[in-house]
Amino acid sequence: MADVTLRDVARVSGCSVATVSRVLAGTRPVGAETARRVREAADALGYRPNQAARALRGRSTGTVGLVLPQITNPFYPALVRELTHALHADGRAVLLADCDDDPVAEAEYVADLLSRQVDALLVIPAHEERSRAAVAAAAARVPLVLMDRGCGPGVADSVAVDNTAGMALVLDHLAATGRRRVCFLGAAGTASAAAERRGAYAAGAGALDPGAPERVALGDFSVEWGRAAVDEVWPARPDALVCANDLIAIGALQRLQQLGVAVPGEVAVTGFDDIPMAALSAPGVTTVRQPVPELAAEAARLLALRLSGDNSGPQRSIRLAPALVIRESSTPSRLTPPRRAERNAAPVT
Amino acid sequence: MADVTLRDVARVSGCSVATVSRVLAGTRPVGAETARRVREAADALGYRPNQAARALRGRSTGTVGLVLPQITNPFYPALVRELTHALHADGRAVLLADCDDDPVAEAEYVADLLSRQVDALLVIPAHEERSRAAVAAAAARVPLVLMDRGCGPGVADSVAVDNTAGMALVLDHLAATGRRRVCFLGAAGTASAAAERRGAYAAGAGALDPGAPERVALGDFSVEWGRAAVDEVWPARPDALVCANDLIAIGALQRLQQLGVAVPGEVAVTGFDDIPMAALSAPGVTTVRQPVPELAAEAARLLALRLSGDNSGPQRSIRLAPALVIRESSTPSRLTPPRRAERNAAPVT
DNA sequence: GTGAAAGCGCTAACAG
DNA sequence: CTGTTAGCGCTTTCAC
Repeated sequence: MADVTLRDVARVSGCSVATVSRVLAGTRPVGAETARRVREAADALGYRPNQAARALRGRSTGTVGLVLPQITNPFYPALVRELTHALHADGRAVLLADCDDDPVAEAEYVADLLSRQVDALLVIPAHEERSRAAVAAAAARVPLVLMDRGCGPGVADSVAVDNTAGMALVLDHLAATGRRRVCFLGAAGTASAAAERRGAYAAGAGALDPGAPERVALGDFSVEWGRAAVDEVWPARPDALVCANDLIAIGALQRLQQLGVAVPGEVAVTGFDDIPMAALSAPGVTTVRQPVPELAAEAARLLALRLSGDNSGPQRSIRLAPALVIRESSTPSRLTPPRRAERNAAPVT
Repeated sequence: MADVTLRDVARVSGCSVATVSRVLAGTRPVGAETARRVREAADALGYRPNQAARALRGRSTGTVGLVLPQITNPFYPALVRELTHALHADGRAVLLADCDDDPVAEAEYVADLLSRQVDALLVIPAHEERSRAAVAAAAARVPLVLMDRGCGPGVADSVAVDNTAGMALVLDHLAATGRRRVCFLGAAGTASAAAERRGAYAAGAGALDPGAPERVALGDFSVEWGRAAVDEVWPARPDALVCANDLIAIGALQRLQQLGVAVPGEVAVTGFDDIPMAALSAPGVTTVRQPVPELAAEAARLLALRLSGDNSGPQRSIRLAPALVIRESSTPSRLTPPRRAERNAAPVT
């Protein structure tokens, strides 16, 4: 069963290795009868082309590298799933590297993947500035698409959700449901998700209340910060907490529950991303759902485009519109009672 | 910056490709002065060995395939993280394939990975029986380690948590905290996690109450089933629900809350796995924590052992003991008030 | 201690 | 249409 080569198939089918190669790759026309014999022999022997040899010869491994900051970030598993499926559908295999939020490790992984002759790279940068050099260097060698986060302007093609549009959806929903004293629990730093969501809040919240744009507390994208942030902003007695992601929102809900504050009665809470936990918490978190399958498909499309030769075209930066998912954390139950159907929406095994 | 080969390094350093290869691989003694010059040239040129060529020549790609059923299963991201780190530490790269719980897709991925000359495979089988043929065939070609789930006896080395010991921890804890009318919300089927946890419950629950081993409801490992299962068993008025995993436990908590049942006052709820959500739900779920880093390390060790030649040794089946994590879902708050420290334990970004 | 040369399995000219 | 041949970049005898 092991290691049957082109030569073996050639011997059994009674023709040359070149012919066998042509039949199997479909590169050039081959006599019908010969082709049949070859295919038969290949099948019988259980022939599998050696991809290493093919790669060495053809300068293409059919492999792409996927580098991400933390697979345990609850937003990424779904993205990884869709990306691997999209790439496998194109016949490519995925080399995965988790750099553990460390730009230095990230640079090493990128270099290692390049030495393994990946045809292209998909990178979710660990850091807006400190990932830049390695990413730019890699982008000079192979097609590279950035996802989810940026790392400075003009580095490579990129695909991400439209954070500004997402924030606007949230603010519109809160306005429509009568909330006025909104405040923002966000993340500091220059990462695109942090900065864009923060900026969109600042730009849009004024329409609800002149004081809102200044009611902002900044930490990081964690549950712990969500808990702590509530204590910072609660003295201002807001009627809505707009959180920069779902983890912050879940932390906020926990702290509010401890304080005995009614959600959504006294205060509404919203998140961003729609991670699985957002649907499972009690109350369910109203949030902005990223179009994960479409993000993955766009990234795969860009990669395929670059791989098929169009390497000189203009850099593409694709933003996809997210959708609002309304759950109980923002909607008085007399308006929208918790329904089974809604809670079932969680894409969890 | 692109494509500098051994020959380039040889030319610049003024010696033969053979010598350069020996210096860089450290295969054989080389003159100190020559070695220095070679290393200098390699550095200056930014030489990176072409792994495809190395693979073709040396019959080793330094690559292992990781095949899993569903990366979105909340237990797997942490495992993938630890596995990739452990393998990268050994200088190996990881080809990831998510087969979406489909044994047919799984077989295709395994075949594809083999044709890409992976040195070894790490497989979490999608199905106890239907994964068997493909896994056994692959195990005949390369070292293969099964993780988390089995697929019939005697197929390959395997690493998993000791489900029986975990269930015993839960039952002991419930007994110690005075619960007697326990019942089990489990999963049907022959998958090892389902069968072993079910079996351990049946074997151990009799010590609490003669009727307990029969108070069993079987579905699947989902939140939805957890909700539905409560309605099946609640008429028996249990004082503890032992769930086969955390998702079931979370579903059960949701339904109990809807019914207005006090947890842990009227009924205790326990889970298994300790996924991130278990720490974040309210109340936090008492559960059995799988020793994920150690499981990954053992798998990597087995792989390294087989790869270093010991391919004929006896098959190894490694079981690691889990630990009980006590949270509020099983402990009256007057005994163990919800503490910040405990809730912070969640390994979430 | 070092170099020359033979391939690993495959594809792509180049002949026929 | 098909066969012969020359490598892809590297490791590894085998000579020196």
